[in-house]
Amino acid sequence: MANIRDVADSAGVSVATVSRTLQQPERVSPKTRNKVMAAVQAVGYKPNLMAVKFRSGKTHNLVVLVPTVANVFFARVISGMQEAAAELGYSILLANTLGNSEIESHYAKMVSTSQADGLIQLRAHNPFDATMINDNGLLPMVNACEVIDDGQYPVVSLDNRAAAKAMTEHLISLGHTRIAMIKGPNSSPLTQERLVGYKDALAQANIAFDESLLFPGDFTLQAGYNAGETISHLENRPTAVFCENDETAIGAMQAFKQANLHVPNDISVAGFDDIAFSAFVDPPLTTIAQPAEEFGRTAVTLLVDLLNGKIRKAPKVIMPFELIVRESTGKALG
Amino acid sequence: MANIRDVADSAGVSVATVSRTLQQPERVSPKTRNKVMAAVQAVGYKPNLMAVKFRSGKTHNLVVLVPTVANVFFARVISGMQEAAAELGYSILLANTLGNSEIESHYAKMVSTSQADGLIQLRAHNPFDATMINDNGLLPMVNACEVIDDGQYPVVSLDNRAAAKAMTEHLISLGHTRIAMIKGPNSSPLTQERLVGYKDALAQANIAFDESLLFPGDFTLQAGYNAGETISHLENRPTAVFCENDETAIGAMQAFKQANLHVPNDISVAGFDDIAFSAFVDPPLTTIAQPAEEFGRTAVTLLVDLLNGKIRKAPKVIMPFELIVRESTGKALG
DNA sequence: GCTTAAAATGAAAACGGTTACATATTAATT
DNA sequence: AATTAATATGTAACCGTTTTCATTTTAAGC
Repeated sequence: MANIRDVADSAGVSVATVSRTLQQPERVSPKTRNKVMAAVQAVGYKPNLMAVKFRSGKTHNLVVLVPTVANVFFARVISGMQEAAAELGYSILLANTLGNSEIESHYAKMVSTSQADGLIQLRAHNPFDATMINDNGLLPMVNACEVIDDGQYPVVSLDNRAAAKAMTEHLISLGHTRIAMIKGPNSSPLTQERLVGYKDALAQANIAFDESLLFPGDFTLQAGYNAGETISHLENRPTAVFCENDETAIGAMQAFKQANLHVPNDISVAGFDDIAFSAFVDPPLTTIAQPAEEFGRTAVTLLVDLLNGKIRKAPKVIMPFELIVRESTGKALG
Repeated sequence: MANIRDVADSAGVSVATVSRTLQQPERVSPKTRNKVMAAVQAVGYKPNLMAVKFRSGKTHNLVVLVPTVANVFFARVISGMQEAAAELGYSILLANTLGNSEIESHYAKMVSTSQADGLIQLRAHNPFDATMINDNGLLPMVNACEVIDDGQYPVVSLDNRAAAKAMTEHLISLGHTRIAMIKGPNSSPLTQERLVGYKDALAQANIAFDESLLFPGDFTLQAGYNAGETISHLENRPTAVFCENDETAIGAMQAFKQANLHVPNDISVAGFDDIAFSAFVDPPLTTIAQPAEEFGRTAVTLLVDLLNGKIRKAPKVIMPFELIVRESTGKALG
């Protein structure tokens, strides 16, 4: 494998000149530049980027911790990240953590061991432990989607409370007063915020909050199905169900159908996220659209700014949401 | 940031001893080992892995090229990879290529520039171009899922032909004779193989192959919907549709419902992949299950064997499939 | 206890680049 | 043409490890 010295010899210049030609071409005369480029071709030189990164101390790698890549919403976020990273000259190292703190910390270690410059966390959990903190105390991290909002790290999130309120208002405007909610995991701040938004809307419409209309879930199809089954067999059935994500809603709808309940005539169903499947289920799902790709792009941009020292205080970016009304929600009958 | 020299000083040994303690503890006496480990703690030493990887020439990184992480099937494959990689001490660098050759080659370059030891490609496309070939001519790559079977690289794939034949036989056994097929992209070998399997089954049952029953697609929900719409309005409608993946099938079912066709009474629908959603659509989808996670695990294991020189000739692993009969396929009526 | 082999350790040379600093060359100014 | 500033290039130190080779220490054999 040819190295920089071979190129230098072949071109009849010093290694410094070769390095400069490759890194900052404008600092070298056109004549030598051509000579060097020709030599690069001639000897088939490919720089050992491991050496470059080691020496320069910049890896241009960003670690991204994703709870599950299988989550269609996250897949879109990742897509946006990859785009922005490519534009900025960074590579994304994707870690599928499955919410497992050990896996998280394994990948987080890539930052403290100089394998990556920074990290993006899509879960409300600080992946760094005491052994990883460096001299200045904080590691370069951006927290997106599901966030811990303690002002330590830059954050990019949705106004989940407002979005949940908007959806609940939509259901109330259709005449629903008994509105169930299938929640996400209690450990998730998302769940808490969306619950608050739901309560906000109820309070505003003078509808009493009924704890018995809350059902546990974990953002999976199966959890939605299970909750849906339970709801189907309730004596005093709610007329609408607000699910904290689309997978849950799709699972619940399936349960309703198997119980011979018609959506939305017997029961309205709403989701959250607007994943691709939501437009293709029967009936198409009313949901909250989030600018997923934009989440990813923003997170990467923020992190790179942070790495370049362009950010002073940890900023907090709130992304816009949109209520998408499809056919799974309808007027409250009876 | 403390480095290996600080540890050596603190422990009163040479840097060589520290390095050995960390890399091959058995080569150092228990007494010094303890001394060194204590010093590591004391100074808060974290090895600069960029330096380690540079010096040792082994990055323990594997690049994975995925056409789209948003594809639920691939998400499962990736999950399996991550598991196996963790066990073997490797990290996965996931690249969402969107089928774009430029993005592929950008990430493939990580192998030729010593940023990664090897590569797994999930698309039937050689991501290496002439500028990347190294001294021995071949770069360490494993091709999985959708493969080019030219004997150059290790391959892990499904017997798509047999699987498609099995599904078609299932439909024939239900009395269907006019069986449409919604294909994947023509560029994909998967499409070709599955088409052949479909023809195999038809021929075996003495059913004439009818080119007009073939519909184009690209593995997306939307493509399935479009083809489904076309099929709905056909004068001489087929009684069954075999879709080359589950997304396509779900899209098609949606179109059938909107055209007031009942699945499976008016038309049977079959998919391929068994993604999580397939069990939760209405009706639950008959499909072919692939051991997705196992695909990932096998690909990683194969690649690591390849890197360690444990593999002579490029092996070819065929994974098993399973026909999952649910409610979207039924007897041919009329 | 002495000799010899084995095990443990240290000194220093890599690894393949980048970059600060010194020097040589070219261009600009008078 | 001489002086000065700007630009281009070269020299060599350095980044933080690993690893070869030489040296010292310990264990084994008799």
